[in-house]
Amino acid sequence: MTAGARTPAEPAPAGDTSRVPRTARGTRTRQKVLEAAELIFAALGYHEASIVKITEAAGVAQGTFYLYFAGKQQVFEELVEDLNRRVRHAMAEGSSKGTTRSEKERLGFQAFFRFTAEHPALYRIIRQAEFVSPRALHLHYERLVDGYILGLRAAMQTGEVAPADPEVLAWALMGVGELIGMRWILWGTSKEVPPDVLDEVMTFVRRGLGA
Amino acid sequence: MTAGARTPAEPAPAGDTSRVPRTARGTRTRQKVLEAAELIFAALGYHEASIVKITEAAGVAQGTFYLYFAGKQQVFEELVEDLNRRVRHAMAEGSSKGTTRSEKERLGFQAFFRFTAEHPALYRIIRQAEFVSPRALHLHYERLVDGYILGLRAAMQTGEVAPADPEVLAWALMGVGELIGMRWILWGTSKEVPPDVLDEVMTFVRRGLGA
Amino acid sequence: MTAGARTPAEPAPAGDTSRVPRTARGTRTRQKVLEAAELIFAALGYHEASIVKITEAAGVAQGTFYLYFAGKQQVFEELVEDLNRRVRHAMAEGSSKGTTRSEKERLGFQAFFRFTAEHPALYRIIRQAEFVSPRALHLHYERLVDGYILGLRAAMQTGEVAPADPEVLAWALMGVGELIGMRWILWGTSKEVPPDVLDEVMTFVRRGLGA
Amino acid sequence: MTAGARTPAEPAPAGDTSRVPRTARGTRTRQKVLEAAELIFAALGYHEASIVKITEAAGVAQGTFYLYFAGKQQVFEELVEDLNRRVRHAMAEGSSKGTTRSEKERLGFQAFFRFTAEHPALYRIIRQAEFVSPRALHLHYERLVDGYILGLRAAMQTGEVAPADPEVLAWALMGVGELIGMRWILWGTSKEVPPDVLDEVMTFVRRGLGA
DNA sequence: AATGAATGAGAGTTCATTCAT
DNA sequence: TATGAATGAACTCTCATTCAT
Repeated sequence: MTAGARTPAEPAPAGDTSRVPRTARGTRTRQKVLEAAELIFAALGYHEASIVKITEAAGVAQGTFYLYFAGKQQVFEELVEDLNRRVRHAMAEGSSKGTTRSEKERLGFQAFFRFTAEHPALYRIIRQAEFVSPRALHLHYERLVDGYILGLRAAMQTGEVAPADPEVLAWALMGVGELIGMRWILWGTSKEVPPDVLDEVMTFVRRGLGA
Repeated sequence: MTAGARTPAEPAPAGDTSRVPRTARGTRTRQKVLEAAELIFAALGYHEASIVKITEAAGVAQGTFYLYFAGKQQVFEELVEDLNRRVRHAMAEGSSKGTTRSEKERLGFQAFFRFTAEHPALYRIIRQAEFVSPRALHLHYERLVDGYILGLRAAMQTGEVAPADPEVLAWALMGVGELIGMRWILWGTSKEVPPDVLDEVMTFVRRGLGA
Repeated sequence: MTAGARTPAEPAPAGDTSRVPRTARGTRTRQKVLEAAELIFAALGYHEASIVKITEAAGVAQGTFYLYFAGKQQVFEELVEDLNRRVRHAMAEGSSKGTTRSEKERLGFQAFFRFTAEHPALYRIIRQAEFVSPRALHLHYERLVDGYILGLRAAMQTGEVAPADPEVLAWALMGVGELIGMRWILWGTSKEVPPDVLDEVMTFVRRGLGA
Repeated sequence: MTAGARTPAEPAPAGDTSRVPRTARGTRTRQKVLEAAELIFAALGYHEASIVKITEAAGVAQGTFYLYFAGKQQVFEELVEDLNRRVRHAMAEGSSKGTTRSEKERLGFQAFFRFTAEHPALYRIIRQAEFVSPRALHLHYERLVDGYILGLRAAMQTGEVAPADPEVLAWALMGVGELIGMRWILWGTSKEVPPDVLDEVMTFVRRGLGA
């Protein structure tokens, strides 16, 4: 799980769908609303969340919302992109600290699980996305996959990973991470995947990749 | 992916939450509504689906819905259980046709993918479930896991699979199936996971299990 | 409060609006439904009561209801008439045990209060009637008034009551009974109007009638 | 019937149950809805009345209703309180114009009947209240009683009324007013209690109080 | 920039009543 | 006689969005 987030080339918060504030005061207001939206979506899910609740939490009037966002779906999409950037960043940073392939792998997974534990709410947002904005969901997964592929391809060249279609492997690894995280972080009581579980997972993955 | 569905001892669709028809006509009507619900939920997701749409699709009046179901959430839950029973059945049947462990594995995965292709409702409904009825979602995954565990434990005793915690492996395999299915069945254009992709997946899994 | 219920000339349960059973079995069924209706209306009020609830309580199918009653309102009206007959009977019987005018008066009131205490539910039905079937309510009050008038006219001829318009007095007395009963029986904790309160009421009434 | 409405110390329409408009426009709208509700409730009774009918009568959209009221029952309760305040005010003002006790009595009754004629809503809404909001009904009667008691106690001290339990008398008087008003105003054709009927009533009451 | 009043379509649900069996 | 499936209009209430101020 060595996702490298090459942050530079990423498009900014989609400047043509959300309106851009023109004053410092406006910027502050927009930010307040965005933060409130993250809180509310995480707590209630997309459909239970409502503009009234978001604006109430942000301490602004209902109309103000539409000054900076085109609509409910649009804030949601902005939030998904935001989250995506943050996981990828966390994972890249994690795995970069390892020296061997196998270490990188484990650290990448660990970073992903830690992020999940610290932002369980955001995990929820991602899963909702499938029905709210398929486009945003696709982007999210594809960006993650791109990271994996890069890492895998490199490892194949050094012989650390047996030659195979890196895209297939990427999706498989992501699946492992998603369900293990769901079972041991979201449904579990602890804030971490227990070390022995992580060991088992890593053994499976390492063998699978043909180390 | 050798999910054994121990069908006999399973509780029926929960008789005290949905009303049971007392005539053949009633039974037919209830079934029509349930099928329409699967269609609509799959096409639109839980929140976009509405009782009007479901009953229209079923060709009955709105009130008829409430003759057999306590409400929207309740049909949903029944549907989750229903689909769960059916995937497990399909997978058990699929893998039972193989002779070697590795064959069984492949046939089980294939059955799962085929079911996904024929019932896209499975994915959409299951993932939605997290926010609609967490209980139903847990049940779904846990029942699948139980099936995997049984198969894995047996294979470990015969030495076809290296000794490991079968629960961890079960979740990992399920994750692989879920995301590969999502990528190549739901998002793909074909009705099947391309054979070479399936080959790659099986190689990864077989190695991972330490055959 | 000397209401004389001259029962003979009263119309039977309105033979043309409700259907008459033709077999003994039918008669029993009709009775079961009627009793269930009294219970349910009393417990829930007219609007909260529903045909399903009534027929469930009666242990029959929904359709059976319409075999014997033209509709919801019609059972209700039959119930009001029934109740009316019973209060008047109770009051007539009560006051008939007194010898002096003043005694009859007190016993009549007492009988009314006792009836209210024993059938608080039925009191509720009467008050509902205003909005459900004004006709039934009118009948109820007018029949009560007729009883009072008869008693008052007789008492005026013997000089026990000062000459006055008996109709006006009848309505005034009925008003006194209604609100005193509401305050001390329905809202009170005891099952009787406390004796000293009754004393005060009787003093007021006796003076008012100019004994 | 000398109800003294101690208007100053009364709590406002309960600010935490209905939302308060923040602009003049809002205040006007809220008032329009409230007035329409009075009309509709009076004409149809609580259960036949519907939000659609009320908002149509008020000339606003359905959603607007929920901007200022928490729901159907809540407007109803506000209306009961409102009417209560107004009758008490009318009665207090009426009786205050008399000089002798007996005059005050008559003017108080007259004011009550006049109010009834002008606001038939009073009766219909109040009687309905028993099943919709017992609390509101209790409050209504108790506040009226308090007014009567004050007047009676004063009259007992000056010897204009014979000593007796003022609470009992208060309820008796209220009963007289309620049923006389029902018979001659609501059910009658004229807009007033005929003078001779009023005479008879006043004679009864005056004697009863032992003037 | 910010407000909050106003909209109205649409949601889920109930229920008196009819009718084929 | 009795059943219970089926209807569909009506209900209360929510909410994303618009717009005058």
